[in-house]
Amino acid sequence: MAKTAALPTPEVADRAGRRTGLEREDIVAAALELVERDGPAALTMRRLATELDVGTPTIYWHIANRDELISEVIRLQSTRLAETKVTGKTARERVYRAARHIWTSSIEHRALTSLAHQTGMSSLLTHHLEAALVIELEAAGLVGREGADACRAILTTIVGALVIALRDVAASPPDYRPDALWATSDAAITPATRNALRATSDVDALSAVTLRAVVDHFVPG
Amino acid sequence: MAKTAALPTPEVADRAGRRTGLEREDIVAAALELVERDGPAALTMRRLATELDVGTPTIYWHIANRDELISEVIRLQSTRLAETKVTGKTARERVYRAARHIWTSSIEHRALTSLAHQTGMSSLLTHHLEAALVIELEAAGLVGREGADACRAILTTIVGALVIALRDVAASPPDYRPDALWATSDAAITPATRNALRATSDVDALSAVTLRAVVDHFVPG
DNA sequence: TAGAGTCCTATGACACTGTTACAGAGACGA
DNA sequence: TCGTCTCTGTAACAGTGTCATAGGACTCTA
Repeated sequence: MAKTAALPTPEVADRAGRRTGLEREDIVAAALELVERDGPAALTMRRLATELDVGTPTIYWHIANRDELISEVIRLQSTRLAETKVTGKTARERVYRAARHIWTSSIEHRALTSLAHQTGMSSLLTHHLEAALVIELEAAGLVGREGADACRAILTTIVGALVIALRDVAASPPDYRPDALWATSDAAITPATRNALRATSDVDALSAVTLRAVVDHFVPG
Repeated sequence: MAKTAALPTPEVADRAGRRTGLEREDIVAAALELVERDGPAALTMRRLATELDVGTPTIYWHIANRDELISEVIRLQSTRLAETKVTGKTARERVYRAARHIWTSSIEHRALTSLAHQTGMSSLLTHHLEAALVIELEAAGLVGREGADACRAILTTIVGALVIALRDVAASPPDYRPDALWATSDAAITPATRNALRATSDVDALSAVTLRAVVDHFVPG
C-alpha cells in the first residue's frame, strides 16, 4: 500500500480515473480471502472487483488471467502454510507426521484445497509441505528415486482421501448418492457390508490408517 | 428410436415444431460421445443441441439440468463398465486385480473420469466396479465394517493416483510446474532426490506398487 | 372429417461468466 | 506548460446455463 501515500486526498478523489493504490498483492490477498469466505465458486472477476471497490479492467491491469490469479492465490496460501515443524522420535514417525500435516492443513483450508484441486494445481499448493516431507524421507534413508517414489506414493494416498473427504455429497441427485447406490445394488453382497458401505465413514480416521500403511511400506522401520 | 417410425417423411419435415423422435437416451448417449471425443469442457448445452440438430430448449424438455445430464452420462458409462471378470488364484490377488481394473478403465476413459471428478461424482462412475471389489473382499474374509473400510482405503489410493495422472501439467504456468518448483526449492534436499522429483514419473507403475501395499495391508495373506 | 388435447420444438430473451477496446483522469519529468 | 506513463472506468463482446412463450405435429375423440 505504498502508493496510497502518494495520493493527495484519497477519500475525496473522484471515482473516474483515480489512483487507488491497488497492487498485485492486494488483489491476490483479497481473492484468497474471498475464496476462504465464500468458497471457490465465489471467485469471480466482477465479484472480486466489487470487493475491492474497483472495475474489472483494473484487475486485468495487474493480472493477466483468471488462471494467473488463481495461481497466485494458491501460491500465497502455499507460503502461508510453509511454517512446518515436524516432531516425532523415529524417522518413520516423523515421515508420518509430516505427511499427516499435509492432510490436516488441506482439510483446514478446504476451500483453497478444492480450488487448487479443480484447477489441477494441487501440486503448487502442497509444494512446501512436500519439501518438508522429502527432507524427513531423506533422513529416513530414502534418497534419489526411492525418496521421490515414496513421496509420490504418500501424496497419492493423501490426495485420494482429500477427494473423498471434500466431495460434495449434496450436489449429486438423491438417487445417485452413495448410500442410495449401495441400497439398490443387486450384487451378492452381505447385508452387514452393505450397511457399512451405506453409512458415512470417518474419513479422517480411515485416511490416517491408510497413510500409516503406506508409510510403513515405504519407510524402513 | 421407436417414434421415428411414426413420422410420415422425416427428411422433408419442417424444422419448426417438428417431431424429431428424440429421446432421453439419445441425448445422454450423444453427450457421452461428445465428452469422450472432445473432452469434458466440450459438454455445452448449445453444442450438444447442435450435435443433435436441435434447439437447446428441446434438451431441457427431456432433461432438467446440466447436472442431471452429467449424472446420466456418468451413469451410462458406469453401466457400460459393468462387465468385469476378475481373475487370480488367491483372494488377495483377486482383490488386487479388481482394484486394478478400476484404475485401468478410469485411465482408458479419462475424459469421463475427469468429468466425474470435476463434478464430484466419481463414486457414481465407479460404483459397479466398487461392487465387484467388495465381492472379492468378502471372499477374502473381510465382511461388514472391515470390508467397507478396506474398500474405501483401496479407492482412496486409486483416486489419488488418478488425480496425479490426469492433472493437466500444461495448464499451469511454466514457473509453477512441478519440475520448476523442485528446481528452485531452497530446502536441504539431496540433488539426487531433487532430480528424481523433477523427472516425470511412471504414475502407472507407482500406482500399482502403492495399490499392492494397501491391498497387502488390508487383505490377509 | 373436424375439433380438442397432448407432446415436442424453435425463437428469443435473461442473467451471468471471462475478457478487452477505448477514453480519460492523475502524477511525474522536462 | 507540455507531453508521457500509469492506472482506472464505461461499455461492449462472445460465451455460458436456463426459461417464457408460441406454435407446429401428432393422437384421440366425436
